[in-house]
Amino acid sequence: MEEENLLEAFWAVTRRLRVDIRVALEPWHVSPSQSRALGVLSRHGEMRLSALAEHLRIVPRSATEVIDDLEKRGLAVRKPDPSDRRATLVALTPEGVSTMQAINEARAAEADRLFAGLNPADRADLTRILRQLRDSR
Amino acid sequence: MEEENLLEAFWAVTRRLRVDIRVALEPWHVSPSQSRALGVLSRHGEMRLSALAEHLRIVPRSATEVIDDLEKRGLAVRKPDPSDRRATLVALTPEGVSTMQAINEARAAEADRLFAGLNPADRADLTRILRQLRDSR
DNA sequence: GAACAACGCTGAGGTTACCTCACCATGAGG
DNA sequence: CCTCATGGTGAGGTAACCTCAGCGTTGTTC
Repeated sequence: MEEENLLEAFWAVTRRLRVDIRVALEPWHVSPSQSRALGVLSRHGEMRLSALAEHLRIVPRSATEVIDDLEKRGLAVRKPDPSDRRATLVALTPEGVSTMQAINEARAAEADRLFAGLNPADRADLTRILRQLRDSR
Repeated sequence: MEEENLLEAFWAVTRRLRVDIRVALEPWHVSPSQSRALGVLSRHGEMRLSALAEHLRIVPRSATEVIDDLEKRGLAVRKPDPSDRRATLVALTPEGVSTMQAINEARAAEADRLFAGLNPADRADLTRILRQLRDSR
């Protein structure tokens, strides 16, 4: 019974966070799917298109499109994989890196703004509990 | 700094919950947008198409499509608004009501499954903290 | 070392869930 | 009445995915 409320509260907070972050990211004209790809590339460095697709949990064909867009905007580049001429590596451009930084800061600032309302003990509890949920099973 | 982790943990849990629920809802062949509409109609009762659109935060034209689908599946019906011949009211059919019940149960069961891993104190804390986040500002 | 299956990417075309714009019928106010 | 606003929908568009087929490249097997 109580889980109904828990679930409902969870969705409400999620929705709010998502909307706030979307708004905060508007100035960069980067779509959610693009920002996810930027995130993967910045966390893991250059990689094959197929590896990127796997990280993003989309099929390679769809990654092709995301990279097309990123390349058009000058945020990423394709280059041949020296070890396999079938494959293409994708890497961030310097502009891609700095855009990613800016986005991360904006995102963290939004999270800050929301979570700042909690006292430190609650914040710590929330972090601990969420980690537990994330890692369980 | 810590908010980075909090945010990350939040997304991870959200993603997991969303995926689990989507899978649990597959047997009913109801798309997410349809289930949201069913939810609104079941919580608030019959209403105008435009009111439904507002609840769903989509434009009326898009609500038309959602209702088309629900009507095709026999889960909802359109009927004329007696007080305004321009307007159409949308209501759940008995089958719509029972489908919604089944969906709610499946959804709650998924939430249960996830949140059952927490001890009662943590669960209470989480509920309280999420409510606070939801209602802040 | 030729044959052939498997792999990495992309063109073509489809789907879902939204959107805008234009239109029509109805309703409300001067 | 005449005009303007409102409620719903046809037509057509977009983003972010999908599958399927095809091309060049690579690895394997005999």
